[in-house]
Amino acid sequence: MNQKFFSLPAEKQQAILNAGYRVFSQNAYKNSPMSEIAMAAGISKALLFHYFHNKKELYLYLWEKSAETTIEYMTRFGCYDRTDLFDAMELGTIAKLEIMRLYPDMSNFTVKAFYEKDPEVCLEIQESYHRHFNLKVDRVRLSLEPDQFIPGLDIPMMYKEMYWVAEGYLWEMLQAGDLDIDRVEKDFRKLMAFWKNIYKRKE
Amino acid sequence: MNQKFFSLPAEKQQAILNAGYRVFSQNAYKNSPMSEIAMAAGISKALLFHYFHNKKELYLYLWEKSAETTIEYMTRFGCYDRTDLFDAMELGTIAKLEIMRLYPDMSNFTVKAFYEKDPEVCLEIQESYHRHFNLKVDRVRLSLEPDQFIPGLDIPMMYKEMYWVAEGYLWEMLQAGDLDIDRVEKDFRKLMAFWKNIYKRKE
DNA sequence: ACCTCCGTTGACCGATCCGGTCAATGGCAT
DNA sequence: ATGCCATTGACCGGATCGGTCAACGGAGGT
Repeated sequence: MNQKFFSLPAEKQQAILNAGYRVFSQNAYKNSPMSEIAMAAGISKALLFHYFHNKKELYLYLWEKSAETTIEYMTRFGCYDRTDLFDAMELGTIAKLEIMRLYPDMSNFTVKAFYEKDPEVCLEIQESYHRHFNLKVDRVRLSLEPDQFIPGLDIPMMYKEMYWVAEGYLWEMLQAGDLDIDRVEKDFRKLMAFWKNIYKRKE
Repeated sequence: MNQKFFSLPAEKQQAILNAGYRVFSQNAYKNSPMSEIAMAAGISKALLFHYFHNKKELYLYLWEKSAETTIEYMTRFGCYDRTDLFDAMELGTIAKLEIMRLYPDMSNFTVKAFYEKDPEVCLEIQESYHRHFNLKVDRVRLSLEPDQFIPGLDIPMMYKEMYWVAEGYLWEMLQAGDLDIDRVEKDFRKLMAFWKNIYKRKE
């Protein structure tokens, strides 16, 4: 890719990336027109091709960038060095919200790219995935000792359940197009209080 | 549309519908090629155009069919005449699973079509939506009296949470492409037991 | 005033693919 | 042998694809 892309004003870079995330997340790779990305970014197609020499290069850059961005925000918000489950979940959600604010379609793109079957890109995606995410999983070190929760609780099930709630909720919000950050944050605070009240052992 | 479509063997009809749901759920309307749908259905493009005279007609038919199908299965499984929340949720999930088995991409299609912005179809979609779903909401009559749950429970929050779990979980399963029905059903039985154990008042 | 530089673009390329059509094929019942 | 009809490959004109390029225009130096 053309290094001049990086000397663009940050907001213009972001506009281009977001446009890419949006179009690629809403269409299969081969049905995602570069012209549509350019238009969504507010630049000409020629200029888009000036920064990214071809479609595949843009796509794979977006993929790499999404992995980096996610890990960067998770780290910055301290998600990886918490041991308390609720703290980690809360920080993770806040981090994810910040990501969604800046790159609203990145999450959908990541999932879709992961399952993309087009032979032009799928191999590279899979390789890159294993490169990035194996490390990431190792970093998480949560304390899941039973005595902090109500007796007899199925802890893995609770964990999964909380994860699914977050996914399902955020997904619903994302579908709506432009999301109301304040409302999401309020919903999640309520949800967190709700969880603590339900799951945590009363002293 | 051509009435001959209905005299096809049921499985062939379903194959065509599923192909449509799949392609339209994975691409925006205007980036969804009819040729791709035909290929996914295992028929020629010409035959697809023989049954549906044009792309828009197929798209709107799929939309109508998805609404009808959902309501039909929900009704058949008795979701609308239950008053107990957990019963309704369990039946709803089983119904949804059956739907997902037969029309694996329909749910995604429904959501995507609802937010479709293409002027060629979006107006008709919105009109049809209001026609169908206003009625549907009226049918649900759940008993949410507090004394059946643990004291002090935030009932609307519990309801939302259960809904989000179902959405998030089913979404994750759908993303994987071909879904393992047995695993899903087992997961959901565990989840249901988990919920009852957590939320229901102990006698 | 002139020149250079360069971010940016409209116009353009050939190839492909689009939605949609149609004559022809081939299997089946008569 | 004939008629019927589901099904198709080949085809249509036009749109769109990924990608290129000459040229425009504003900023900065002289």
